[in-house]
Amino acid sequence: MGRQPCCDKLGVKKGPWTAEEDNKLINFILTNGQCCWRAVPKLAGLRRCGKSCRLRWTNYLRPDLKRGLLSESEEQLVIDLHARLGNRWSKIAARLPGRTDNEIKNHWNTHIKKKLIKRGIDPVTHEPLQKDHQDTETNNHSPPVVESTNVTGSSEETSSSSPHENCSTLSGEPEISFESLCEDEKLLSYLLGDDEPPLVDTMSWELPNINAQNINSDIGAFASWDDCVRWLLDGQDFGVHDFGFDCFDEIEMSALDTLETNNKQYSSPDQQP
DNA sequence: AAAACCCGCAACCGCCCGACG
DNA sequence: TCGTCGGGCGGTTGCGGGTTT
Repeated sequence: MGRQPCCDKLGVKKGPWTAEEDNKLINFILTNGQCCWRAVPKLAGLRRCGKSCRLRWTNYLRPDLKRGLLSESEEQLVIDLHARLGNRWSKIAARLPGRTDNEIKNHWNTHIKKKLIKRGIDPVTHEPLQKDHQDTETNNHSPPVVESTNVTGSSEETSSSSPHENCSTLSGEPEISFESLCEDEKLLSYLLGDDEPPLVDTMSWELPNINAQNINSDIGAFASWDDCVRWLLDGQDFGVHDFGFDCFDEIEMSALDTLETNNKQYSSPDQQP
């Protein structure tokens, strides 16, 4: 007995989403929250697979998403996390508020991989390329010529020689310093754990629950859900941060606060993950 | 100006895993 | 304990836009 398809293939639309479909999906999620994705297409009046709806929402329509290229610091964080976690994009994405696994995966494949290769680093193992040359009896203990990543095996040695020091601060954005996150060994193990709560409470995107003051006042100004949805769709075009709304930064900050809080929790031995 | 090529990203596919009856 | 189901994940594809020839 074969596996049941995730949705009825007949009559299911594929390909790029139209603005109208986005509209319907946003409308539905904002009204009902995220529930059973399989039921979403029917309830929302979409001829789409439930999976497709979930992907569209999580990768594109979610209001807390950052748009645009990853900053230097984000990129560095991705590299470091990849060195530790491998291709576990969702885990990596969980450390970068506002970024999706798909986005990070794409960025990795199209940008970071090339950068690392250019720097002489194997993007898979994070060890120096041309290892054969360096891996001789005489110099295999010498530090690898790595300018940007931690080399596997010495991952705990995030000391002053950490490549994170190379993180650019030119962007002027608040830095998400991986080093700072890894100062505490317990936190590090927590970071590598699989059971931590998500950094961002997805249901907080439901407009009625959004607690950022400035967005509340804006939402309150909408005459109808249609206006609200239109605002959201416009936001997708430009990136919500382009509007100068800081509420999503607040979400990010609260995520980092969560990290710190949990760090303190886990400093108690019996609460380690 | 047009064709060929390249690149980036959105979306799809299929597998895996946990929850639940 | 087993089977089913839904959600999630990672790999891959295909399209559209940009660049080069």
